[in-house]
Amino acid sequence: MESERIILALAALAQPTRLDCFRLLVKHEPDGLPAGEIAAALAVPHNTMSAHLAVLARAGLVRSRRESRSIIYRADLAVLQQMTLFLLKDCCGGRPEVCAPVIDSLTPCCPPAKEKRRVRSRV
Amino acid sequence: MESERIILALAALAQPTRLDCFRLLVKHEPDGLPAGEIAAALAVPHNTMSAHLAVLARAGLVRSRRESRSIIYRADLAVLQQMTLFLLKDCCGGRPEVCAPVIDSLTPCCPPAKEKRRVRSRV
DNA sequence: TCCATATGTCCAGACTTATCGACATATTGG
DNA sequence: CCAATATGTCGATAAGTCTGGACATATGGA
Repeated sequence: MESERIILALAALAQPTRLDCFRLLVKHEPDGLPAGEIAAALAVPHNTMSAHLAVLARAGLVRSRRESRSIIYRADLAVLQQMTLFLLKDCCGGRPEVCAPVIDSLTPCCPPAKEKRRVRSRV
Repeated sequence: MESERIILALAALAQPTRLDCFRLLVKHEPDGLPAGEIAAALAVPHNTMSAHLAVLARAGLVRSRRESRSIIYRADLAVLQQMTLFLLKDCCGGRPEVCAPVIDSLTPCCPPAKEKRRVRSRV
């Protein structure tokens, strides 16, 4: 079942430290952050942070690469995308009118991203 | 912190029975389902289901109304909307190009969202 | 090689969650 | 009022998660 992966991602984010960690990494998206800086920024012991990072990695929400002595973590938005898509896909089971407002409220979040289609001024 | 509500919703959905339950209720969106039918549909003892429904309700993901002997549950998409918005809002912290693909991939899910309020394709 | 730095792993105790039998509550009909 | 139905609550056990001290591994420099 595909939902197992979704549950893994939901459970990974359903924890304060991990949610903060993920958000922090998203904020540093192109570059990423070394594990030590993440632990310091969130005021969490390094081993605790390490365990949380492992959970996030297992859920596919973050990726890591070694860089000299540090290990740099980056957020991976693909799973988040799948998760959102999964939850909204279900809501669209034949009834687009149900989730249309959700999509609608989401769109103004990234207005300048689209060029082919104009975003209505609904803010 | 607003994230507490988000975590409550994430944790509520991060459990197979509850995720299935929520999806089931979304599928029956306008009408809802009585607790007994939910338990039967998911092959879960009624008291176990009752506990799960309480968790979903506490997270604001479902609402209930009494109808004679039955209690009808309905999915409430508002929290789901806030959750998605919250996760994507963070990803838009100054860099719309990061989450634009996510929004992009979501849009085809509900194409009629282009229309302002005239969604009326009755099934 | 030895040491300092950066991170990961192991483990065990504290805490939280899931499950279901038994009982309680609410509604309807006889 | 009593019985049947529908659902909720309690309590105890089992299972899972969070946390941080102690130890292990990997990298780079002296």
